[in-house]
Amino acid sequence: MVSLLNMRSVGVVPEDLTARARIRDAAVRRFGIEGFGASVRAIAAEAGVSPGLVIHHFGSKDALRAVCDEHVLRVIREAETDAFTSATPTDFIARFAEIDEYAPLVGYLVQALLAGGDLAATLLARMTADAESYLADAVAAGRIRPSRDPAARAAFLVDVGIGAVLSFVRRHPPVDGDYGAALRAYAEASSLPALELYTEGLLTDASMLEAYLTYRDTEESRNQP
Amino acid sequence: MVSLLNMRSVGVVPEDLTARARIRDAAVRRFGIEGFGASVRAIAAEAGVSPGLVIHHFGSKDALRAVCDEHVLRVIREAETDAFTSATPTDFIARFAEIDEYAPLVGYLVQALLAGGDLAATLLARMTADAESYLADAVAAGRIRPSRDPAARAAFLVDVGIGAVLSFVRRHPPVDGDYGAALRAYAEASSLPALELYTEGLLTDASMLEAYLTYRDTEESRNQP
DNA sequence: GTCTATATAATGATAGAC
DNA sequence: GTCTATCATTATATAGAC
Repeated sequence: MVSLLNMRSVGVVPEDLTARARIRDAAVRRFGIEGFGASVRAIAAEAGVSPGLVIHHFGSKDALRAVCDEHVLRVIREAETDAFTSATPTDFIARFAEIDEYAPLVGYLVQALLAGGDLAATLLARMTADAESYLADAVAAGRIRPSRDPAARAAFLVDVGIGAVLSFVRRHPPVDGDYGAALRAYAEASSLPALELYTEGLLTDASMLEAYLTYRDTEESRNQP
Repeated sequence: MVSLLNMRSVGVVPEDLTARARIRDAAVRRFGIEGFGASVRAIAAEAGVSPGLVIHHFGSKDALRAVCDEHVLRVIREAETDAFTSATPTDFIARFAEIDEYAPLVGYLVQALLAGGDLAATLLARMTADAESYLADAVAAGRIRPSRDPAARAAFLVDVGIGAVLSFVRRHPPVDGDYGAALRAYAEASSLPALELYTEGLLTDASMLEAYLTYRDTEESRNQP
């Protein structure tokens, strides 16, 4: 996590950052709170500069968004080895929220996933690849049950882990964009049912699974006679 | 499902509907495809009327949105008894997509959940209440395992079921707003991993669950000494 | 580098003719 | 009921002074 702390310039007061960096950080915050409809004016106000200067430095609002995307993605990349080797995708995001300093980043990620676009697709694709690798290791170590289709399971578990957070914030919208508090609330509410589900499953018998497997096999043999 | 068919005016060609109804249906489609940033002009064009007429009939874009919300919610209410008594929350949405006619409605729901607001909160709250009731019945019937916290589990399973769909459409954005195809793809991709998870769980032992229960109990006794 | 002032484009909403 | 034409607002982006 050391690299993450450096990325966030911990110990450096905002006044010491270049205006460009202050604008970028302000944009990450506003985008994270309001979504990408946040105006250049609002970002400029938060950074303490004029709207014109924002465009002067980044060319356009879209270019500023792209810079924010890259910035967030770079921060995540530097931290991901730590996060993924010992956690599920949900914990991956929740871990950021444990440190309130990173709450703006979490807000930005949530907004990016809600809004769609390149960053959302990139994030999901990378999380899925990492999850597949992590799950394979855990299966080999005997901690996770094997799956009949490991790639499909990795994608599904990422969708479930990320999607549950998205749905939760729709149910309990963060106050003043405080994603730290929101995700602590999520962890509090979902830990027990998640662990129950992951440990014990939900259904009392395997009839539905068996029915599906039979159905799938007959479909397959029909397509390849 | 008969009432649903009536609501959608099946067998009635668009030209037979009043302009007000055509505008509302066009708005549901455009909102479902583009999100709620869809312009009044785009909605008017899709309905084959002038922008002014849209405002004339509904007063404002927000009022039109509210009418769409009510319309969608009413259609769902008429169908929900059918859908919830025999399906998980995910199936509830997927079932709509089985009939391409209802794809615009699914698109609208997805956009509403992504955008947040009253309809999203209302939908989630009602799905949760219904899921809790459904789960209780299934537990009583011996089909679903009991939970240590049934209310928390119902909320979590709704978040998981809905959220997985939201995340999936971010990964595979619908082409031309075809949510029918998108959700068939979702069902195809997630059926096996979902059934594995619900039938067998994910973890090979109960140590994480037990650790959490111990932690939770000590927290409780500390707060109530 | 930074600001003020302004151009330009799009949008929601209004007014009045038909 | 429906349209055309227009207004008012807001947003991004530009131009030029300091």
